[in-house]
Amino acid sequence: MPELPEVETVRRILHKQIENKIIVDLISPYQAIIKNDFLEFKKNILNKTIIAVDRAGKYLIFVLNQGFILIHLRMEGKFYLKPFEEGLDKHEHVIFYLHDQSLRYHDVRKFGTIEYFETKEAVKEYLRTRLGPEPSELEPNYLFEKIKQKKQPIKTTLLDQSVIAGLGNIYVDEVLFLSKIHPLAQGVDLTEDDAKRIVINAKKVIDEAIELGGTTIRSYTASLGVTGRFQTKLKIHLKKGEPCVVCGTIIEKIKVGGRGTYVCQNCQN
DNA sequence: CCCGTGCCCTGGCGGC
DNA sequence: TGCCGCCAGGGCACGG
Repeated sequence: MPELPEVETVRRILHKQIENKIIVDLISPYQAIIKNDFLEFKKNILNKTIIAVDRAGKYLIFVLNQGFILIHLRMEGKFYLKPFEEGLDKHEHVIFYLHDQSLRYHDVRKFGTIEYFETKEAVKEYLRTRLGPEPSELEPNYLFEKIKQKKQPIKTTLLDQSVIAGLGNIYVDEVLFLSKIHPLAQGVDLTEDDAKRIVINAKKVIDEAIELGGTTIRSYTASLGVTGRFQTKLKIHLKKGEPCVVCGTIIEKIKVGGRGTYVCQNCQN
């Protein structure tokens, strides 16, 4: 699933590919992806120029010369650039025609969302309640306060986008492993030093993953033929039955808040 | 207000 | 080989 590093990778590629292109037409064989009324959406983006592709947490933002398109890829959303006239793939649900080529939103599970916002203020207000600081902006004191006040496992808190924006199931497992904290540990039992290590490791993991173009695993490959390489750096996620790289204990898979979670019961204790 | 649960959706996989 | 049922999960609505 795309988390911050994957979305950032997609953003960088898309920005280069579609900056300054004009949306000349739009079709959508599966309109539920678009959260606005379809005809309204189409009217609002037609003949607009894509000035930039930005990112906030796991959201992509197409900045138009007037207006904004907010996109969430959820589990399996991807973009592909294809020739204008190429036939539609079964899972291509929204197609932006850009004069000389087409930008296609592809999503097997149809979980993704695309929504138009008229103003920067409207986008800001939408994101304000949903997104906390990104790992790069994260401060140990802030995180410690948040962790303490939550009566839930630490993993659940770290997955909460309003606490930290950008971490998902893969990177939270990695961060907790590096921080030597059990995913089921309750916030109230964690110390300031625990929060400090989480902050340091979140920055480290996210930075390194961005550098490597994200993580390519079964459920998610980046768009436009790009293959991330961070999966070779994973130390715990998907490693059930393998020995821990630190202590050799066999890694277990458990459930935390309904999410598949990988843990070294020795190191993370 | 806070937390837990179910829902959205489809392909892949295990079991028989 | 084919079919069935279950699992994966980010974010949101809803209920206790």
